[in-house]
Amino acid sequence: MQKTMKPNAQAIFDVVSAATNHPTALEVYERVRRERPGIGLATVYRLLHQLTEQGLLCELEQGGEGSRFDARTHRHDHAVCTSCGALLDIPQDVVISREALQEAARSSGIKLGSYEVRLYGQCATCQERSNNV
Amino acid sequence: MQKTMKPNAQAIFDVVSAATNHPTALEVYERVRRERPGIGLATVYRLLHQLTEQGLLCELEQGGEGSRFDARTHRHDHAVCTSCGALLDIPQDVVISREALQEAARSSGIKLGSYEVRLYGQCATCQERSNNV
DNA sequence: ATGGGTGCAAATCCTTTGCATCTGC
DNA sequence: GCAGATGCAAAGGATTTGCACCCAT
Repeated sequence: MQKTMKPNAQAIFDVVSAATNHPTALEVYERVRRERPGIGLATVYRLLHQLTEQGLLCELEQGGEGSRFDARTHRHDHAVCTSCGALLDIPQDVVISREALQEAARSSGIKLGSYEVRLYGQCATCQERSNNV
Repeated sequence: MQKTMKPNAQAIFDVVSAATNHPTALEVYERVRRERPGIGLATVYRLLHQLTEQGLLCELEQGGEGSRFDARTHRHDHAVCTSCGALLDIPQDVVISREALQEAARSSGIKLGSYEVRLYGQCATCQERSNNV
C-alpha cells in the first residue's frame, strides 16, 4: 500500500520513529539536517503534515512550544507535565468502557473517530527538581 | 477567599463565563471591548493567564487557532471536531476507574493532578454539511 | 511618591506561503 | 518539457514583552 517514500519524507519519518521523546517540528528539522544538510524547515513542515495525513504519524497539540509528532500510529494516551511541559506516552492504555465513549459522543453530537486520555501533573524529573530545592 | 476583582479582570471573567462556546483570547478581547473600549489585547492575555493561574478559568490548547478558555472550573471532558476544529464540552463525564488512572500515572511517572478525555471526530454541524454535498 | 495595572507598539515564536529552481520521467 | 518537490525568504497569526503613563493608596 505504501510505495517507497521520497528520501526527505523517509528521513523525517525515520527521525520521528527513532525519537524517544515527541519531537517538535524544529527538533525534527535539526535532527534531519544531520542526514540531509540541505533540507529546509518549510519542507519539514510540509512533510510532517503529509505523513500525518497519510496516517503514518500523529500530531499532538501542546500549548506554547508548538506541535509535537509521534510515530506510534495506534491509539494511546499521554501525560503532560504541568511544570516543564513534557509530553509523555503512557505505556498502557487507560481503559474506558465502549459504552461510556459512545454515550459521551452521543451527548456531544460528535461522530466518534478516536479519543485520547490526557493526564496532567508533575513529571518525575520535575518532582525530583522540586525536592532538591 | 477571592477579593473583589479589578474591573478588567471581572469583565474578562464575565465574558468567558457568559460564553456558550470556548472563546479564544481574540474573541474575548473583542467581546470585552464592548464593555471596556479602551482595553488592550495584551491586558486580555495577561488577565486570562492570571485568572487561569488562580484556577478561575482553564486554558484549552487547540491546534492552529490559539488557546481557548473555559470558565467551568470542575473537571470535564471535551470533543474536538476534526473537520472544523470546534471544541465542545461533553455534558456528562466519561467515567474512568480511579485505579486505571493511578496505574497510568504510575507507569508514566507523573504525579497525577488532573485528567481529561478528548474525543475526536466530526461534529454535528460538519456531519450535516457533508451530507448536503 | 510609590507600586501595580494598563495601553501601545515592537518583538518573538511557530508555521505557512510565494516563488524560482531543480528533479525525475 | 512538465509536474511535482524543494529551499529560501518573506509573510502571517498568536502571544509576549518593554516601556512610559496613570491611578489609587
